[in-house]
Amino acid sequence: MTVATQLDMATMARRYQALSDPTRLEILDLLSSGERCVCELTAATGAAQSRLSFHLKALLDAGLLRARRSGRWMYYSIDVEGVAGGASYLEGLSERTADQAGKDHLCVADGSCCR
Amino acid sequence: MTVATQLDMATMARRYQALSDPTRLEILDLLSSGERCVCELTAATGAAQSRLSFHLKALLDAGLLRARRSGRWMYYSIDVEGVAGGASYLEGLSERTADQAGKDHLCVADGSCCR
DNA sequence: ATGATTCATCAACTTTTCTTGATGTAAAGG
DNA sequence: CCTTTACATCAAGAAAAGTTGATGAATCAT
Repeated sequence: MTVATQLDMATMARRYQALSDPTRLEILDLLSSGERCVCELTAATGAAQSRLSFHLKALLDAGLLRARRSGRWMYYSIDVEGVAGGASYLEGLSERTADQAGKDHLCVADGSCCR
Repeated sequence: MTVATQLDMATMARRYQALSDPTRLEILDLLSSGERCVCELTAATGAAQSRLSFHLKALLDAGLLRARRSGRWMYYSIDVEGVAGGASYLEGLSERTADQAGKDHLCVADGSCCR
């Protein structure tokens, strides 16, 4: 595996880490219909403000959200490229796997293994 | 949000949690070319055996892997449906978001907010 | 039977992540 | 100015996840 691939994996792992929480998936779901300010998200999710801020930062740092300030309000919206990137990584994995289907493997034909 | 959606989010969050580790992404990458036994994965990743077992279980429990025993060996392979499910969730999110592009939002037109 | 191989599981520990409540900060209004 | 509003950040504690080394269980060879 190349260094570039390893970097990719670290990056992608961080992206999926950001997606690994129901509250954050709920935030993304709310934002899929358009950008919202934090106070709207607070009202919609029922989460405490500092908690919401924490999760928004996690999504932002992972490249899944964009933030825009307007006066007192911060508007968050989905970074479509970030989300689509997370999708296509898994799609690629799934397709490469499907291409191998049926080609079953034996560890070593003679029964020995891994040495 | 419906109860069913909440369940989906918890399930998907667990799935992305399983994907949130570089070692596990490396395992999936190795398995994308076909099933492998644990000892092969140990050799390929350089990870300690108990550590690898831990990560394989995480992927298995999340529905991203399949396991098959043959004699002394456990063969792991990618559960294509699981991986594809993770991809399509994000794809759907990305598409719904893109459909909303350009429809910018103001918290409340008169300047008040969230009450 | 005995021993070796392959892998899972466990206990103890470390590290990371999450939550909560408090404080800080910038913008807007009076 | 002073206050309020909207949000970020911080510190402390709780919870979850990851690592390591040891032990256990199943399979196979001799």
